[in-house]
Amino acid sequence: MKLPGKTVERLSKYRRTLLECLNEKRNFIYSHDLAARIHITAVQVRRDLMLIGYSSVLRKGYDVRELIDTISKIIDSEESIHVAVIGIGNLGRAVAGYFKGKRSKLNLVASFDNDPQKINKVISGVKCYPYNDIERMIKELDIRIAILTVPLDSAKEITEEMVRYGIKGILNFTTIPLNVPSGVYLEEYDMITSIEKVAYFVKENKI
Amino acid sequence: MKLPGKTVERLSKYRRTLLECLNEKRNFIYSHDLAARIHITAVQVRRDLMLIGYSSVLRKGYDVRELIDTISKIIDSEESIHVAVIGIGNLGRAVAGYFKGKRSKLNLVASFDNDPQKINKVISGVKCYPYNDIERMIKELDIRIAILTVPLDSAKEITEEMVRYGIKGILNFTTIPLNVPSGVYLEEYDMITSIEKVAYFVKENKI
DNA sequence: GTAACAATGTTAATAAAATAACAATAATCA
DNA sequence: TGATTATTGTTATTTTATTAACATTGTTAC
Ligand SMILES: NC(=O)c1ccc[n+]([C@@H]2O[C@H](COP(=O)([O-])OP(=O)(O)OC[C@H]3O[C@@H](n4cnc5c(N)ncnc54)[C@H](O)[C@@H]3O)[C@@H](O)[C@H]2O)c1
Ligand SMILES: NC(=O)c1ccc[n+]([C@@H]2O[C@H](COP(=O)([O-])OP(=O)(O)OC[C@H]3O[C@@H](n4cnc5c(N)ncnc54)[C@H](O)[C@@H]3O)[C@@H](O)[C@H]2O)c1
Repeated sequence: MKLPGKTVERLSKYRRTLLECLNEKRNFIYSHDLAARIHITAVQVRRDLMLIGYSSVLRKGYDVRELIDTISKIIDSEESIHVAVIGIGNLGRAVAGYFKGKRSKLNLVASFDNDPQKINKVISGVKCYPYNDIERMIKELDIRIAILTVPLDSAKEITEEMVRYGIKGILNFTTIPLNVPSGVYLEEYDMITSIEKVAYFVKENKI
Repeated sequence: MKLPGKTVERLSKYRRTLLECLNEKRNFIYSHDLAARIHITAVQVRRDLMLIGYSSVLRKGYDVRELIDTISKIIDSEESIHVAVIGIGNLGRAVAGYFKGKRSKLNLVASFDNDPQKINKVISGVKCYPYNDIERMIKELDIRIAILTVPLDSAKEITEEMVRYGIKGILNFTTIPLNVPSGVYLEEYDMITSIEKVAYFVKENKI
C-alpha cells in the first residue's frame, strides 16, 4: 500500500488525538468530531480511513482503540526503530529531551557529537558517542533514522557518511538542502522558511 | 498579489540560496542552477518568479542581487517585524539562541515565561518577561508574531489570550491543534508527525 | 550578419489534494 | 414496525500544485 505523504501526516495526528480521547475515557468518536479536533473536514478523515481500509460498520462513530491499533499497524514498524540525534547542541538537546519523555516505537538510542566535552556523557537522557564511531555504532545499535542538528557547514558531509553507513531516514533541521540517494527518505524541517512564511502572511493581512 | 503558500516557502529558500551565491562572489545564476541547489526543477523556479513578476531580460541568468531585492520586497515588511518566544524552556531557548544570531527583518524582541527563575533575566540573548505582562508588552514592543513553545496544557489558553492582545501570526511548536480567528495566521510545526512520517517511509522502503 | 544555441517567460497538460455529492445503512423514535 | 435521521464509504468534481511544451529572444560562433 502506497499512502500519500499528506495522509501519513494526518494519520499521525489522528492517532495522537485518539490517544487523547482514551485519556478522556471516550471510546467512540465520530468522523466530524475527530476532524474538528484537528481542524480539518470530516470528509478528509473518512477519505484517509478509506485509504487505509478501515471501516467502522457501526454508525456510532469509530472505535477509538480499534482505530488506534489500525493506524499503528500502518505507520509503526513491527519492532521498535532506532533513532539517533546527530549534533547534541542547543536544538539537539531540546529534541532529545523531548523524545526521551515519550514511549513509542521510535526509540532514541544515541546521540553523536565531536565536542570532547560532550562525548561519552549522558546528555538529555541519551548517551553521546564520538562522531568518529558513528559507522560502528550505526551497525551495533541498528540505527535507522538520524535527526540532524549539526552546524550548517558539516551537514552535507555528515549526511553522505551516514547514508553510506546505512541510515535510511533523515529529519533535517539544518537549512542546507541535502542530497540523498533513492531508498533513503529525507524530511526537511526548515524553521526559517516557516517563520518567514508566517511573516509574509501577517504582512499581507495587514495591507 | 496573493501568492500560494508553497511559493512563499520557496521564495524564502531562493533568497537563502542567493545569499550563499553572493558569498561565493557569484553575481549571476541560471534558473536550473538555482533549482539544482534546492533540488527542485528549473521550471518551478521560473514559474515562481513569473508569479512575483520578476524577469531577467538578459539570458545570462538572474542578477543575484536584484533577485534578492525583489524577493525581499515581496516577503519582507518595510519595517522590521517584532517576534517573541512564548515559553523559554528547552526548545524556546534553542530557537531564541538561533534567531538572535541572524539579522533580518524579523526581530526577536522578547520572551515570556511564568517561571520565577527565568523572568526578568536575559536568556539566550533575549529578555524574558513575566507572562502576566504579555498584554502590556505586546503593545509596548509592538510584537506581531509569537513562537509558541509552552507545554501542551497551556497552549490553547495562551493562544486565545495572545490573539486577544493583538498577535497576528503564530508559529506553533506544540502538538496541540490551535484555533485562531481569520486575520491571524497560524503555522503548525509538528515534530512528532514529521518523525513518524520519516519512520513510515523508512519502513515502507524496507519492505 | 546570420545561423545555431541557450535560457527565459508563458501557456497547456498532468498530477495530486481537497472538497462536494450522494447512495447505503445502522440507530432512533413515533 | 416503518419512517426519519445521522453517519458512513465511495465516487465525482473542483481546486491547487507540478510538470511539460513551446514560442521568444538575447548570445555566441562562424
Ligand atoms: N537552534 C535552533 O532553533 C535552530 C533553528 C533552525 C535551524 N537550526 C540548525 O540546527 C543546527 C543546530 O543548531 P544548534 O542551535 O543546536 O547549534 P549548536 O551549535 O548548539 O549545536 C551543534 C552541535 O553539533 C556539534 N557538532 C559540530 N560539528 C560536528 C560534527 N562534525 N560532527 C558531530 N557533531 C558536530 C557541536 O559540537 C554542537 O554540539 C544548525 O545547523 C542550525 O542552523 C537550529
Ligand atoms: N523540545 C522539543 O524538541 C519539542 C519537540 C516537539 C514539541 N515540543 C513542544 O514544545 C513545547 C515546549 O517544549 P520544551 O521541551 O521546551 O518544554 P520545557 O518544559 O522545557 O519548556 C516549557 C517552558 O514554558 C514555560 N511555561 C509553562 N507554562 C507557562 C505558561 N502558562 N506561560 C508561560 N510560560 C510557561 C516553562 O516555564 C518552560 O520554561 C511543548 O509543548 C512540547 O510538547 C517540544
